[in-house]
Amino acid sequence: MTAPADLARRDTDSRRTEIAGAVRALIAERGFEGLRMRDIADRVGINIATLHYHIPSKEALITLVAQSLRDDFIAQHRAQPRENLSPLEQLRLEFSDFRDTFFNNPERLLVMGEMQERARRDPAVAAAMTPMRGYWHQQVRAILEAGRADGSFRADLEPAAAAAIVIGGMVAATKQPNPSAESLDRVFAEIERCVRNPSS
Amino acid sequence: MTAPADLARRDTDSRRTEIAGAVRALIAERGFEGLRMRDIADRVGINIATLHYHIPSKEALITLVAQSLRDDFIAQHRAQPRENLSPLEQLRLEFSDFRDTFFNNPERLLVMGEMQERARRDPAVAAAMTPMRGYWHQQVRAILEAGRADGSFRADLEPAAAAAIVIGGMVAATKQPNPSAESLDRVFAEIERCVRNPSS
Amino acid sequence: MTAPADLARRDTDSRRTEIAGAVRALIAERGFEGLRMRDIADRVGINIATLHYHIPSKEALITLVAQSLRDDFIAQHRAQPRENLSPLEQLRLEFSDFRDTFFNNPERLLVMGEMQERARRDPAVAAAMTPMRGYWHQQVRAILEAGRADGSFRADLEPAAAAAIVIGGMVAATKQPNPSAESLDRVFAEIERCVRNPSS
Amino acid sequence: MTAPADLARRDTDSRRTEIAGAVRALIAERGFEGLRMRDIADRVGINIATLHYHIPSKEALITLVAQSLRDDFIAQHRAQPRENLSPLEQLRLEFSDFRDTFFNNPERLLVMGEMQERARRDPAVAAAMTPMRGYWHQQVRAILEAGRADGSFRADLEPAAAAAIVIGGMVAATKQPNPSAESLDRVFAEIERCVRNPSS
DNA sequence: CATGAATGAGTATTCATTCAT
DNA sequence: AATGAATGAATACTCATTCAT
Repeated sequence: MTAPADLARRDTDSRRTEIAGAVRALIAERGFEGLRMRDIADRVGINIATLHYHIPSKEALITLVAQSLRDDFIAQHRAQPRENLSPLEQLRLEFSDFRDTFFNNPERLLVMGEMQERARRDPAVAAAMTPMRGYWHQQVRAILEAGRADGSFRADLEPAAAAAIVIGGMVAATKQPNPSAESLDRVFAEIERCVRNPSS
Repeated sequence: MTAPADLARRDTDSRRTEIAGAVRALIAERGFEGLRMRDIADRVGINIATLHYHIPSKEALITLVAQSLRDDFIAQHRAQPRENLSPLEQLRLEFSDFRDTFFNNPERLLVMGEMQERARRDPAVAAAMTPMRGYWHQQVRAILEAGRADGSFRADLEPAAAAAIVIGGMVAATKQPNPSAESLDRVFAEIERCVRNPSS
Repeated sequence: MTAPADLARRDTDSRRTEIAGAVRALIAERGFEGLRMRDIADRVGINIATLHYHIPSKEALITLVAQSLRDDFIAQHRAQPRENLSPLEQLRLEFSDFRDTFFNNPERLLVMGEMQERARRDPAVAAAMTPMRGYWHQQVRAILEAGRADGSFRADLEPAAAAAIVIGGMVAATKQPNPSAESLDRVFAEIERCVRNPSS
Repeated sequence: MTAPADLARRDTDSRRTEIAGAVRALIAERGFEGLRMRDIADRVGINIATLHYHIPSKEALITLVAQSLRDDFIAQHRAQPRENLSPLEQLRLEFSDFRDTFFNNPERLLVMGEMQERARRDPAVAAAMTPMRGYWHQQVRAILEAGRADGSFRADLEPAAAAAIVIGGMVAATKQPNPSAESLDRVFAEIERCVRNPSS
C-alpha cells in the first residue's frame, strides 16, 4: 500500500493551510489587534517554536492569510458557471454567492473587512487585497456592461461607478443592525431596481 | 506641533479635547493596532503620567474618541440648513458634505472606518458608533422618502434599503484605487441616476 | 464670642493627628504594602498636594504614625491607677487592658504588628517602636518582680524572660483562629497559672 | 551568585525551587513591600520574561513561597525522631529545633513572620500558613498533654492555651533586642518552669 | 519536525512628589 | 492652606522571536 502510515507527517504546505485557517478564525473573533502568535499555535495544537518553524514571522503570516483569502475568493467565483446566464441572472448569482458566504463563512467577510483596513498601511497586505477587490469589481462591471448592452440595465448606467455602488451596497447590507437573509434580500432587490432599465 | 511649556497647563476639558484630536490623528496614521499611549502623550506634548491623569485608561480613551467622532458628525450635519431644499438638492448636499470631509478631514472617515470595525467587539465603541450610523441612515432615508413623495425619486424606491445603498456607495467611492474629486463625483452622479424617477 | 467662626481653619497639629488616624485605619485594612498617599488624602478629604503640605514625605508619615502609636500606648498605660493594686491584680489589669484594646481598637494592635515587622529594616520606625516595646516589657517585668518579692508569684521566676513570655502569650492569644473574649481569657488564665506561686 | 550561562537551562521544577529560594531571601532582606519581580529575576540570574515563563504572576509566586515554607517546616518536624523521648525531652527538642532555625535559617522565621502578617488579607497565603501554624500548635499541644498525663507537667495545665503561650514565648524570645543563644535559652528555660509540675 | 526555555524591547499603568496659582 | 495639573521613575506583565536539544 502506498498510503502513508504515519499521519503525523503532514507536509509543510498542509500545515501552512491549517495555520492560515486558524489565523482567519482568530482574526474574525478578536480582530487584528488581539491576534497573538501563541493563540494561533494553541489553536493549531503546536508549539510556538513550531509555528515559527513553518512561518518565519507575524508579517509573513498576515501576508499568507491575505493570499489565502484572495485564493478562496477567486476559487469560489470561478466555480460558478456563468456563461449561459443573462446579465440579471449573473447579478443575482453574485447576490446569492455573497449571501451564502455571509451566512456560511461569515469569517471570510469579517477577515476581509479587517484586511481591507490594514491594507491601507501594510503594502504586503495591499498586494494581496487590491487585486482581489479589483477582480471583484471587474466581474461586477462586466455584468453591468453586458446588461447595458442588451438593454436589460439602464442605458445611462456608468459601469465602473455602478460597480462600486453595487459592491458597496452589498457590503453595507451586511452592516445593518441585525442583518438577516430578508434584510439582505431587500437591499439586493433595491440594487436591482437601481440598475434595471425602467422601460424594459 | 508641541505645545510650549508655558501653555502646557490647561484645564482638563480642553486637554481632553486636545488628546482626542491627537488620538484621531494617530489612529488615522497607524490604525488601532499601533496606537500607543506613549505616542499620544508625545503628540500632545505631555508626560504619559499626565495623559493618565486626564484619561484613566486606554479603553476610556477609545470611548472618548468614539464620542468625539459622533459629536463632530452630528454637529456638522446640524450645521447645514436643509429646510428649503428639494430632496435632490439635499442629497447633493449630502454628497458635497461627504466629499468635503474626505478631502479636508480625511482622518475623520479613516477613524470612523477603524471604529466601525472595532465596534464589533467593543460594546463601549458600539454604543457611540451605532447611534451615529443610525442617525446618518435616518437622515438619508428621510431625504429619499421626501423625494419619492414629491415624485423626483423612483416610485418603487424602498427608502431603508436605498439608504443603505446610498451610504454604502459613498463609502465605496472612497475605497476605489486613487480616489479623486472626479472619481467620487462619478459615483455620486451614478447614485443620483439610481434613485431618480426616470420619467421625471 | 471667642468661638472660632471658621471651622475650616484647623491648625496643622490637628490635621496631622487626623492624618495619622487615617493612615492607621488604612494600614489596618490593607497593610503596609497597599498604603497609598492618594488613599490617605481621600480618607482625610483633602488633596494630595495638601497632604504633602502637612507631611513632607511618606517616610515622615510612617514615622509620625509610629510615634502616634507609641504615644497612645503610653498614655493608655499611664491612665490606669496601679499603685494600690497587688501584683496579681496589676497583671490582670494588663490582661483586661489588652483585651479591651483588641476588641475596641483592633486597628491599634494590627498596626503595631505591621510596624514591628517594618521596624526591622526602617530605623526611624524602630526608633519609635523599640522604646514602646521596651516600656511595655519593663512594665510587665516590674509586676512580675513585685509578685515574686511578695511571694504571690513563683520564687524561681526569672522576670525578664517571664515578661517576654507573658507578652508573647498575650499576642499569641490574638493570633489563634477566631479569637474571642473567652479564648483570650483562657490564655490569660493559663499565663496566671504559669507565673503564680503553686504553694501560695 | 549568578548562574553561569551554560547552567542557565534547567528544568522547570528546579527553576521554581530556585526562584522560591531567591524570593525568600529577598523577603527576609527587604520585606514584602520592596519585593520586586526584577530583583528576583536578577538574583536567579534570569530575564524577567523568563521568570514570568516559570511563574505566571506575582500572586502565584507568593503562594509558591508560602507553600515552600510550609513544606520545609513540616519536613523538618517530621525528620526528628520523637517517639522514645519523654515529654520534657520533646519540648526541649522543640526549643533546640527552633533555636537552630533561628541561627542557621533566620530567613525562614523572618519570612514566616511577614507571611503571617500578609495571610490576614491574602486568602491564598492564609491557605498555606494556617495549616502550618495549626500543625505546630498541635505538635506542641500533644507534648503538653503527654506531660500532664505522666505527671511531669502541671496538672492544672490547659494544653491548648499553654501551647499558644509556649509558641508565643518562643517567638517573643527572638524579638528581644539583640537576641543571642543565651537570651533564647533563658526564655526557653522559663517556659519549662512555666509548664513543669512543681511537685515533681 | 517539534519543543521547553530563554530573552530584548516594549506596554499600560501607578506612585510619590512638585509647582504655579 | 489648598489644589489642579504635571512628571520621573518604576512596576508587573506581554509578545514575537530565538536556540539548544
